Amino acid sequence: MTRIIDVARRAGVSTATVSRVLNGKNVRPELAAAVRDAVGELGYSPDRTARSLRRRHSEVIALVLPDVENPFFTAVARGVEDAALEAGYSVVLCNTDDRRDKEERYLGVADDENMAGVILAPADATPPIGRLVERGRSVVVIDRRVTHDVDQVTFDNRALGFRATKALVDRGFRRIACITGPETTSTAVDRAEGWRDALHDAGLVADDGLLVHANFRVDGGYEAIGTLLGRSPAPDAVLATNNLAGVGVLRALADRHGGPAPAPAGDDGSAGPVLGVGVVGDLPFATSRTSDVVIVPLNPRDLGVTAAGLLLERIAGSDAPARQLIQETEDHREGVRPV
Amino acid sequence: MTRIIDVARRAGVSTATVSRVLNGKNVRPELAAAVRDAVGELGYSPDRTARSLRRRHSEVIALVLPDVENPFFTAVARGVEDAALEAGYSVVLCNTDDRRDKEERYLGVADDENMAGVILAPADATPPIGRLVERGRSVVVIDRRVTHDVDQVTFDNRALGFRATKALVDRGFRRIACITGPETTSTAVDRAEGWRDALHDAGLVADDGLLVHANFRVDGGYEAIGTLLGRSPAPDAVLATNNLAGVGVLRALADRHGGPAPAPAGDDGSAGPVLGVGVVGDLPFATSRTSDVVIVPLNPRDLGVTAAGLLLERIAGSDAPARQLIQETEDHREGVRPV
DNA sequence: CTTGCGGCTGTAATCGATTACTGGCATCCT
DNA sequence: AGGATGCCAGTAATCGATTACAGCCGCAAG
Repeated sequence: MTRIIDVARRAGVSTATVSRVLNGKNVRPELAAAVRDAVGELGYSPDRTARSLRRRHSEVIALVLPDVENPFFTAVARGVEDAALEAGYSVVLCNTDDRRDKEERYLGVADDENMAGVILAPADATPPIGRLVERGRSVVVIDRRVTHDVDQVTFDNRALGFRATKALVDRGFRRIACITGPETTSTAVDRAEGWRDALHDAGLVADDGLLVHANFRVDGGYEAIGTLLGRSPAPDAVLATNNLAGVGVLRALADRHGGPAPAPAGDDGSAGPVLGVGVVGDLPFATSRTSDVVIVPLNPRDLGVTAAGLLLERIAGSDAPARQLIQETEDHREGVRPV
Repeated sequence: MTRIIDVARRAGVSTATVSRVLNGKNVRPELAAAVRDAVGELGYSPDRTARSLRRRHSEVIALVLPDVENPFFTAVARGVEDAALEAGYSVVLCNTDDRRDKEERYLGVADDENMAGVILAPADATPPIGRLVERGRSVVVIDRRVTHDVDQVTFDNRALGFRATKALVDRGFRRIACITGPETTSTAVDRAEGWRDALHDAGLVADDGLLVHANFRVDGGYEAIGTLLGRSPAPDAVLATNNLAGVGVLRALADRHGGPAPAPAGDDGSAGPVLGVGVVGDLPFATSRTSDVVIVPLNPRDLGVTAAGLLLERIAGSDAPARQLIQETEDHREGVRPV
């Protein structure tokens, strides 16, 4: 492997000069040219491990996610990646399965590897980031709120639940159920709160029997439908508060009756009850028509860009007080299909 | 930050002894205990950058993928991750968008960061891994064949195309089209070859007009349907040779006529032509019934585990000749739904 | 008693790049 | 002219862990 000293010798200068050329400091032009020639001839590229050791941090940022198989998070990743690459940083993804032990492990790796910073979508409200923060590493939390005093970027989850529910009300649905995530995640709770508020606003009942805490995965939505259809009186619509639960709902309805209902009134010609469906978040890879579904779209990519922006500021040395940003979203849409 | 020398002082030993304890060499038990106590009290964890600099490689492996938004590849990532974690390695994901420049960049990062090894799903048959290989870094290529003499794990793509096509033939379809990926990717070409062979075997024509080279994304499948329905005579079924193209096909059919056809004969009661559908690969997050679709499932997670196994052997020092493995898959299934 | 050997431990070199510090040289001011 | 100032380049210290090497001790054999 060629080292900096090889380049230095070939260019007839010292290692310090080579380093300076490579890092854009002031060096006499002819020496700089000689160095660049030598670099080119030898195909030299600096060893980042050594550089990181000396600089105290690398040019890699860690993106720690609960589930890289959820398209929501992969879209976040794209946003982070695009913003980071532009600034000369590389992004590595780590997958926690919403498990604290894996989360802790990857945060530890990020620290021990001296990564420049971490963007974390936490498993719960108190992720183990204390050590990182104390050591002055840059951390940005996304998607779910935490109790730590660090930069955070989330959606206005109450508003998301509210808007989705209101759109269902506007379509004429009256008895609207809600399938949300575990009570430990702020997104699940906040979106359900929006659902409740929207019903109250419309003078409808937010029957506790119509609120189901499932998981935020496909099977959660799929199974919750069974529970809800057992209620009496049964709901005429259902809100799924995340994308995967929405997939589960739609799949369950497709299996039972062919799909969701566009509007409540008389067109109940098909066999058995058919539900109106609302979803917070985009449906990934839908294989059915989605024009009957109320979708409140999110823009996870933008969330990623925003978070990366905050993180890069921190890495550059900003010590402003911790910021809590709300990522703006579009209003809901109905029947728009993202091919 | 606590360093190894802090631990050494606290335990009353030298740094060498601390290092030896931490790396499992022989040390007098009472000293070892003292070191471990000191480590615990100080909350010491070794700086991996420094370790990597000395050891010449880190305990991180890079998984370089064309598209982390494709569930096929995220499933691969899970497999790699599980296998690697068990062996004490961490995995970082890199996303290339099938672009050579991003691929080259991330491979460069992996090298410069002295990562232990790389698992690569290449953008084309000649990825820029020459430098890595020369330097003796461990590399395993997955999913698509390359010309380099390195370990490779792929599926038997011809067989996959063959089996899917045969299943459609068995259902009674006779004029089966094929939507495959770009001619530059071996998977697209090989699966199409399987389609052709299966038709010949069945005494059917593999009309070139029925073979469409699209991209391997949703829009590719979606748009290809339009092309195919313009052919005359029109096909009565279509094979999508990857998961996302399959999604595009199903979505297009849902938009046009409500979905795929279970079998060709008389039940053409719906409006207009309805196609039988076969897909190589699982349908991610399907929101429709999939019982009418012939699916030849893949096991990307296993592919990841296999690749990680090969890589870990290499990292451990194996210098066996390059291996080319075929990842086994289950046979096709029809109408099974993975919730 | 001496020599030899094996098992531990400590000292210091090492990995490769960055950068504080020092000194040489030229320019500029009084 | 003499001194101050600034710019650049080179030398060597530095980041933190690993490990080659050397030294020490104890035991066994001669």
